[in-house]
Amino acid sequence: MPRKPGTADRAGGGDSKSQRTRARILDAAAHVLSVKGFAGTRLTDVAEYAELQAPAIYYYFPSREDLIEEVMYCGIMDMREHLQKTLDALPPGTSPMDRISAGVEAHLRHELELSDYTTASIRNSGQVPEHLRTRQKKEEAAYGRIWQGLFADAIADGEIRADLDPRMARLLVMGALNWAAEWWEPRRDSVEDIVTNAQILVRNGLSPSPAPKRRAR
Amino acid sequence: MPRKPGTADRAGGGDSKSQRTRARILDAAAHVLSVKGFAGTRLTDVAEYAELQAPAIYYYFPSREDLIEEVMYCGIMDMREHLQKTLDALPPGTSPMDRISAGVEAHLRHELELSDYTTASIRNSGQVPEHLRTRQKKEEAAYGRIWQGLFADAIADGEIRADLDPRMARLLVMGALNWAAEWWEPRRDSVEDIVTNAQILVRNGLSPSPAPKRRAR
Amino acid sequence: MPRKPGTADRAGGGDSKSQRTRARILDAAAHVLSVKGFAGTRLTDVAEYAELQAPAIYYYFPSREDLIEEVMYCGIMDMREHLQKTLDALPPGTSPMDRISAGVEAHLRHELELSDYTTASIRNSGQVPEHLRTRQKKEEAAYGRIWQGLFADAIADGEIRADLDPRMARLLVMGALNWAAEWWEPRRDSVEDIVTNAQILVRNGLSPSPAPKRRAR
Amino acid sequence: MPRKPGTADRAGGGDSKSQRTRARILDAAAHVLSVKGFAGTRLTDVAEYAELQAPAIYYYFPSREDLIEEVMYCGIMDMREHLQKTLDALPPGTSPMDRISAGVEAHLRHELELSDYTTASIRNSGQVPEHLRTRQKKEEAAYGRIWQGLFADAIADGEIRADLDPRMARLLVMGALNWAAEWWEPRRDSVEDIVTNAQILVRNGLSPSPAPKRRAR
DNA sequence: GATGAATGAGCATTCATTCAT
DNA sequence: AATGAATGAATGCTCATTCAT
Repeated sequence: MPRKPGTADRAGGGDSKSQRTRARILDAAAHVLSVKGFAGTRLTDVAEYAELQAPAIYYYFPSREDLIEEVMYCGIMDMREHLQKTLDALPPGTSPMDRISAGVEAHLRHELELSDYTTASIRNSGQVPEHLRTRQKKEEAAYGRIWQGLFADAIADGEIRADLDPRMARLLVMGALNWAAEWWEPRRDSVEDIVTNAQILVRNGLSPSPAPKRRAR
Repeated sequence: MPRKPGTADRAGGGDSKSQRTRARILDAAAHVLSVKGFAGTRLTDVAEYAELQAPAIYYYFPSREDLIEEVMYCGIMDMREHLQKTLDALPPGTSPMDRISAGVEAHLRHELELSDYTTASIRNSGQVPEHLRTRQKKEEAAYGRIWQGLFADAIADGEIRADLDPRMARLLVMGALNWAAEWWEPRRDSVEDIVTNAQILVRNGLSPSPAPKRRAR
Repeated sequence: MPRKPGTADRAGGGDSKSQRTRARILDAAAHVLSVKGFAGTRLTDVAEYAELQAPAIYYYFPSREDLIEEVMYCGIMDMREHLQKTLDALPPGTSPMDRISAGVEAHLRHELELSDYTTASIRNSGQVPEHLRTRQKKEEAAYGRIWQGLFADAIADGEIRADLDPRMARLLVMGALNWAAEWWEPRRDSVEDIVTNAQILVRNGLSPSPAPKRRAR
Repeated sequence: MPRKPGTADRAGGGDSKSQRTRARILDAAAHVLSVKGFAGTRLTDVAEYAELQAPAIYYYFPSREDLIEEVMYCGIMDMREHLQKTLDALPPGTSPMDRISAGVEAHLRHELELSDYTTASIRNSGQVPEHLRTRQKKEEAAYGRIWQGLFADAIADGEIRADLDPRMARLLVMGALNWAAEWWEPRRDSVEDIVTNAQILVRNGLSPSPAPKRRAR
């Protein structure tokens, strides 16, 4: 039962056995959290998934809440880093709408392929008590701001319909993407296809009607 | 907080006090469920919200699970009825895309204005154990089939871009709508505005580019 | 297994079954606490002694700590009331030293005959965390002040040796009394005898050497 | 904080580093035990106070219970040795009551100045399970016998009031001394003063009434 | 119809103890 | 000689559920 990568490095120090156990617990927590929700996440289940005994968790995390807090935080933090990296890698002249398309792909790929963390983070935003979301909310805001920037640029370039409210349009788009985790079944649809469909939908949904059709991406 | 009928028959008699108490409990359960999630829904909280004592619930429902099952079922069932009624009320000649637009409005209004049931049902689809979702899943499928029909009609009339996969497009659209419950704040946005923005986004996202029929991408 | 009386009335309302259960739990807690100490007091043991299941305790007390806090508080409060009543019942002209003697008897009788509460309270003063002792400390101080008064009167009347420090003398006396609970075995010594011996010891220990010997009490 | 020998032989070798670590652990245990009580004494706390990790304790003691047993034993054993030494050092002709006075001083000084062991031993007599007190009880009895002897001698010399029961008088006196640990605050009272007051109280408390002014101290 | 009282199952957490290193 | 890592046995506490009234 191979664990997700991607967290081991986050924990700081070297790649000792201890580091790996900690990461394994975090991964397990992300998994359980994404499936069972905040209140349904039992340390017993986390432990079982991480292949150790529940009390061992306390060697690495001070409490269930701290563990969950970290999962929630890592969720969007990873997502934001991933999006930022993707955008930074785009060639300088890329048009705002193309950048949005790239963002759509980044978001979907991270959400669907990489990470229980993201789904955990997304699905439980509403259920986790406020005091566990301080760090997460900061990241969420930062993530939102990136998208705001993308939209603002597109508007400045006249690439977004004037009859759309930028904020609502953005949130509706994010919703379409976030919700994908709820219905996506790996066996049925390729991420590839979902990305393509989402990009078409978003691009056309946002673009002014008599769109001066440029080539995408 | 008027509650839907549709449960009235299940409880037996007319609109007695008993009926109303039962409805109050169901409402309360929907509310708590939509906020706290499946595992976080405690009968104590439900009872408090319904202004009675927890054991009283057992007079109306055999168990916590049954209560939740019913909320989940009612959520999607009400939604379907609402959508169906809206569509049936449309004038005969209404174009498929206009019917989709009407569906978007119906979905959003029901989700945001009317009902904790719908949000409870939507948010907890992934958390409630399978055996409590038998009826709900049937309704979900039925609800999906209505939308499938709407999309099929639109495709038949050439109102949906050929480069979109009908199923994925539909699911992405539903996601945008469903997610609205996560970010909507009554004080900030009017449902009116959300509806309008969603309709624009969906209509343009789905419609073929109006330009001299080649195709994009 | 007959429970101690003396608490039922303290709980306020009538003498309902609920009242009695609450008192039974409190009594049991006092007993266990006096024997096992603060950290050693397990709710399981309390429950067993009170002849119910541990979670039932939570129906009457919000937490283990609250339960213990109440025992500790009741301990000295009862003691203080008992002492005060005894002193108030003394004939007006009673000499200070005779009043001290009466106090010695009151203290010993309450400690040895009546109450696990007092022993619990006395023995655990040092072990119970500060924040649980707010009420108790107030009572303790009040109790101490009564004795201070008794000693002050005796000094004013020249009934206490000048070479004794009033405070230390008082604390040493209290120690002799408090400690009796540690060695007293009902089968071996009668309370009667302990009282007599303590009274002799205290009276002579405190009185100026060439004492104008009056008869006691 | 110099620790008593007397345990040295039990550990084998000379005064190696190992010896000192063992003593440090024992000291720490005595300290924690005297403050938190039997059930409240956690190896973690002992270890922290001894400046090492909890599992290290097992290198020196087979179990928590053994460690505590030894503290309890040492407490009373040290006390007995101390008392015995003090008495042995008294000049041959010393009167019984003067010997008692010397005993009072020895007891108080050891309890207050020297030793967490004694307070641990005294305070936890009632809380530590019987099977850990075998050695301690033997010592306690021995210690008691010394005092019994002192009292017997005093009685033989007519230095103790006939209306006092020797055993109860002795236990009451011991209580006054033992309890001092509960209220003594180094900053407020000097041990000197406590000793003086206790000696006065005890001597006068025990002595026959019209003491024809023979000795002062 | 509804509540007060109580229970049993389960969960987070603590802690003595073990073991490999 | 000592520690990091892990575990099993408790223990406090919560919560759905029952039952007598």
